Amino acid sequence: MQFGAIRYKIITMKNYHPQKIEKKWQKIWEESKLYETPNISDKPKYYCLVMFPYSSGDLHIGHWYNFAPTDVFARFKRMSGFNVMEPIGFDSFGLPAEGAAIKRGVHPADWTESNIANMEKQLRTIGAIYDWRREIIASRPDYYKWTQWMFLQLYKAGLAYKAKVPANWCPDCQTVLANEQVIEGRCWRCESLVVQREIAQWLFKITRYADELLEDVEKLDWPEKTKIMQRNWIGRSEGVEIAFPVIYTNGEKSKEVLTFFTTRPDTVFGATFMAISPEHPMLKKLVTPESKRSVSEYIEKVKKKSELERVALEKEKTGVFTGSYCENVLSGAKIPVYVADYVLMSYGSGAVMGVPGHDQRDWDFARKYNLDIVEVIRGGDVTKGPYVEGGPLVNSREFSGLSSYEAKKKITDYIEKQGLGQRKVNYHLRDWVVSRQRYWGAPIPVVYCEKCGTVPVPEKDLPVLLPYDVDFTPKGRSPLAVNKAFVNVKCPSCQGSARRETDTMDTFVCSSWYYLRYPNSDLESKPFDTDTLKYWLPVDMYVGGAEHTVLHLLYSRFFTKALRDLGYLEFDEPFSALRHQGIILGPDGQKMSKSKGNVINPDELVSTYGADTVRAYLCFMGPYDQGGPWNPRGIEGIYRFLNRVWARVYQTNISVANNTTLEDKRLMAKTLQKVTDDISNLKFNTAVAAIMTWFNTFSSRKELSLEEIKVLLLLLAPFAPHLTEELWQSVVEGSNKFEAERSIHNQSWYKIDKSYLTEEYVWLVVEVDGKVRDRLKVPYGASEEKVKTMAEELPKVRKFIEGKSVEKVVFRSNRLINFVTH
RNA sequence: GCCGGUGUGGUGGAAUUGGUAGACACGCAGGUCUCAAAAACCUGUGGCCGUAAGGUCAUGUCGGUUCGAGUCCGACCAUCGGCACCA
Repeated sequence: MQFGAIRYKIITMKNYHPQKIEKKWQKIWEESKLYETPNISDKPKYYCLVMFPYSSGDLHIGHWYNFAPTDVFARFKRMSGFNVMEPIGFDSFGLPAEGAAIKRGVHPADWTESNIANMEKQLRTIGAIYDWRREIIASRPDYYKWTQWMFLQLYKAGLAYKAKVPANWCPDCQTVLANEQVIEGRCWRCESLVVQREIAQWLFKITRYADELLEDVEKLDWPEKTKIMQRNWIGRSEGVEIAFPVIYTNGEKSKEVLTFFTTRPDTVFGATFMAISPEHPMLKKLVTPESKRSVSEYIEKVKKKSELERVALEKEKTGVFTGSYCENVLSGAKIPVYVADYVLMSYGSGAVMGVPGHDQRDWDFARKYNLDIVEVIRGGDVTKGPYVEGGPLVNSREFSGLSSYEAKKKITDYIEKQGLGQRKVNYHLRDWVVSRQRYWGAPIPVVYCEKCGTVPVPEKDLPVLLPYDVDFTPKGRSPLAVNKAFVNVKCPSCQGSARRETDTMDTFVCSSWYYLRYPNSDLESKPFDTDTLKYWLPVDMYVGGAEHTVLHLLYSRFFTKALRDLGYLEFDEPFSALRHQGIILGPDGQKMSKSKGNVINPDELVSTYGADTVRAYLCFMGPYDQGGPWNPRGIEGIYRFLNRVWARVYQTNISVANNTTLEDKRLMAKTLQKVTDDISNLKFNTAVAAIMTWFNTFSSRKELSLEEIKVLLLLLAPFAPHLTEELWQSVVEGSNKFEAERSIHNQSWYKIDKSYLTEEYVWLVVEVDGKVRDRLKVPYGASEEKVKTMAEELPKVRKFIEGKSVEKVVFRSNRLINFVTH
């Protein structure tokens, strides 16, 4: 099936030409500066933000799904009396630009700029309330100047440092990657297997904020799932760091100790061996002459292994005896020290105690190398497998008999008192490797001088411009390194000869602070104005894909906290509320991709149905955070609906006399309430359904009141801004000349007359033995006694209670009455 | 392996948070209009029995709590997402 070639049925309706009116209104709105948001206003602010898109070339339906419903929400907030800022921009640095350049010979800068021009045009067709004066383009010097400035601030604060670390290297992209960018051992972009390499890299000390990043998750109005993922990623674990004395082969207890981290101090009496990482600094000392050969052979093997199959799924535990021992100071046992590659140097101290009785990995290892297995927690059979749960301690001297929980505390206290170790907290989170050996990114503003060492570029010399003439084909080091004019500079402090850092920054650095730039995107003297930020920040509603749960969102939180500590910001968290839109799949239920031919092109939809229909349909198709396969027919329902609205409003004589019944008014008030609640909660699908339901009740009525027309248009205005503006101007305003303050989008959300929300009568459910038998119309708030008398008379009820005795009557006011006969 | 989500008609999905299951749409069937078709409009549309009134079954499966369960509890099945040698 060729989904790309789907033909859309075109429903023609005499007068509704969405494309015509949409172009017209987009132009008028822009000329009248309708959506330009002031930085000073008496109204309360509302900062509604979407994740700025990458400048990939075309706006796909996923972008629309992010932007259109969010714009509905922003428009609703605007009509509800807020000064709403909903800005847009481009995250335009990054590898795909280089990829396109290599593949097609276009310069990344040119490719990016032409993509942006195209996407700007497409973005305008959405009919969103973007204030284009605020647009941000991350790859332009006026923006990346400030990205570099951010780097310098972090550097000054000791939060940016260069270090030789084992880094994730993507052989295809020819650059290092952050931990967060490695997914199942593969590059997040090209899915190549990532290898480990020791390279000097620039890092941001995000770990300094590990605790605060974890704690503040609680404050956030974010999806629970996202919060859990952030917590897991930070991965705090509490435990004890213990030092065991090393016993060399001559039998002497040395002064040296091997420190290790454990979260299970309750099992420490069961530690029968030690395992250290192959990269452990003490390894050389621990290896005895007899073991030297086997250990070095093992290390060689591990090195190869880590380069070739670091991610091999089932890794068997392997290791080699170093020849040395430790004393388990608690049990008194002399225990062998092994090198094992299942121990990671990057976590804890690179050493672990082996407790085979109560840890799966240790058990596997002990079985393989015939090491002692000692039971110290009762609950399983340690000869058959490890018992990893808690339980009463055994074989643990005076601690025997305690529960694991109790023992953890008592043993830790004992260890601390004896000076054997102390409580410690470890994190999964590592520092963020930000340097990239690529061209299309913000140059790291640092110079290396023979005399002065690492010298940050003075702020007045920013931006460090990315040179245009560069051979950007990847060679494993930054393309900038071969550009002599770029590399060779004078040292800013001693004027001697120096060379520039040639790595560029990870694109996630650009996106870690962009939300701070929108309030003053054209400020030339500084990245932001603190007073303006005080008004706008933090972001009130942030909407974007769930794929950024750990990357962008964590980095942004880190930046906010770091800038706060530097005195630039007064808030702790950048995004007060966050929601994720779902992912729209192709009609075949597969992820959309050009190669599968199941891509839905929003431009085609717009030219067939108009933007209003596409907007409203994206809202209507399902719960916003869910997504799912695209149904090509579904959109027609919305198109028909908008056509009916058009026909009904535009081609009907409206009675100005208020001849609607009380029932009509109640219905209207109920709808208003429902739509207001639903949009507030981003439940767009039920909001649209409620408008439809209400519309259906009067679509066949002869006359409509002006009030009804107004409410209908106002409710629909966020969803279908063009259509409603057209109808509002010609039917409600009846003026030929457009004035901004008379735009429907400058009207207030209709006030609900709460007095109409209380019902006069309600339909009550009548049950016998929990089964629905009939319904009963009773006055609102009717008493149990009254309802009971009425219900007992119902023939359908009598039929079922006849001959039985009613033992109990359950009554829920205005809800139901239930006769229980048994 | 660990953490989390989801499971409702032919389809997308509703369901006042424990109280009429299937709102609103799509699709389908029948009809109106038309020379005809499309569009539009109207009617019907969970299964089974019944001409009908009505009855009965039904929210992944099995059990439980309750007057009453899509909603709460337990077990299982299916499926999707995240993390994964973190000591």
